[in-house]
Amino acid sequence: MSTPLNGSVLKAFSILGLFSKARPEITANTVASELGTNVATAHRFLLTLEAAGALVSYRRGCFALGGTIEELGRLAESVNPIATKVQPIINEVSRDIRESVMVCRLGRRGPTCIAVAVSDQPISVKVDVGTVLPIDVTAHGKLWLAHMSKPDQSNWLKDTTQDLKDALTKIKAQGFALNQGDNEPDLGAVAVPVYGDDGKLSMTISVFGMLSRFNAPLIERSVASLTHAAKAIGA
Amino acid sequence: MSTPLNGSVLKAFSILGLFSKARPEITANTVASELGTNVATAHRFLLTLEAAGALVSYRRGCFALGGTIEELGRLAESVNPIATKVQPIINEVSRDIRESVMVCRLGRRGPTCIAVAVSDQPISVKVDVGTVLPIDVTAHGKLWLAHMSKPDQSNWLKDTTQDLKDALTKIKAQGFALNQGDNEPDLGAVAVPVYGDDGKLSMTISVFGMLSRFNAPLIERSVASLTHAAKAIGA
DNA sequence: CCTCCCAATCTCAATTTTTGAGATATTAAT
DNA sequence: ATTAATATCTCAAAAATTGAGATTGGGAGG
Repeated sequence: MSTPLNGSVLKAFSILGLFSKARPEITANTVASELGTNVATAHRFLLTLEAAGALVSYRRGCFALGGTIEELGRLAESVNPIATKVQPIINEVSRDIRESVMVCRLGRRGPTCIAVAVSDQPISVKVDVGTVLPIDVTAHGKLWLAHMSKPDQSNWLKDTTQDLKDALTKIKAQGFALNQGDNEPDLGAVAVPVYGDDGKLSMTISVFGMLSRFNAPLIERSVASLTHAAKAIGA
Repeated sequence: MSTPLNGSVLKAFSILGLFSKARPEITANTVASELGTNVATAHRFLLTLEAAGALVSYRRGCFALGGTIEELGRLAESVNPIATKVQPIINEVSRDIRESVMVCRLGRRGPTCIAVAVSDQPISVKVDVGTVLPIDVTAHGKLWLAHMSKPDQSNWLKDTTQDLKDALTKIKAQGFALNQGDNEPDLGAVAVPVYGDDGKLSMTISVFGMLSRFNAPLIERSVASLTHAAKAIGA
């Protein structure tokens, strides 16, 4: 898209992004040093977010996330019933396979993660809900591409090599896609389609984790478990 | 505060405020008609919020709340453990008294609601988390004022009548404050203090509802139940 | 209790961004 | 294939925002 965005709004969300469990409160100085803005500007943004209800201040100069964010967060969860429905299903797959599992939908900017079950292993890979994945080098992305018409594929891809076309044909035939270090060098994933009532691809679901663990047995077990989960989600 | 706020950020949150259970998706036309802005401007704000992760679009021109809002919402809840701790306690008071209950902290703009238990009666009064209450005519506000030094009271009040001073002295002595239609004509409330480890007032908790129900027996039962809850919260 | 220092907050001229009318593009229905 | 409605983009005009410096407030130390 070419529409110039609104810089102020982007800054405001950058400020909200500074909050974490380790940092439940921020000050204008926090914003200025972390985001490189002027202290006066930072202060003005904090007051604006407070006026909007996004932040609240109980101590002079200190700001915490406010009621508006909590309410919007609850609303976001409640009007997105899909995530609520799939969460227990992907939790089960994650326990079964002992790797992380995620579900994506195709947003305007690419496959977008809508639900995650992070593996309970001491060391595993995680991804944030809301993350937009590259469409050409991820298992999710390749599944979406495999289910598109050629014109739609061209809209998403700058140039489509013969290798990629062949790969997409194979993915459509075998019913799953692999990512073997294509996106991040040490990351592996296997994704399967979730079809809607209309027979169209509505979501994709994957097991993902460190590439070294994605041997043939894990891939086989993952495809089976994911396919079972996909049927449960699509019901 | 006199700092001019940032209009763009306020508009962005006004747009986010258009979402509801009844309206899980909005378009540029929705924004334009509800907020009276130009369609092009509305469209630009939606794209900006999408770029920030606050919105997500699965259909052309339609936007839903996105992952950033869910994450911020979860974060807001998790770093505000106070609300999590008090929620079961005030739920119990609400069941006991059969009226709505809320807890407030003193923010910069006045007593700010941080947790609510809405009565399960078919008809009752509710208030939103994040709401800022007037400090001079609410039970919560009067409790806060009663626990302040005189200079602090002057900071909050334009002018302090002798009646109000007398009322605050009485409130401090009796340990609870009443609102009998002072804020909204038909609204009654009774609030008690919650003291922190340092012996200072840290929160206030109230039963509130329709004024017609706030007779002497209800007030007495409420004070008892609230005082019990206040001790549990302050522990 | 007073003083000092640091952080918070405010101001307003200079600077930059934002706006919105109109044009262009896309999608869906006929 | 055409048409209509909606979405999206452009850029000159309009308006808002920025940030250096001033002012205010709170906390710590004496």
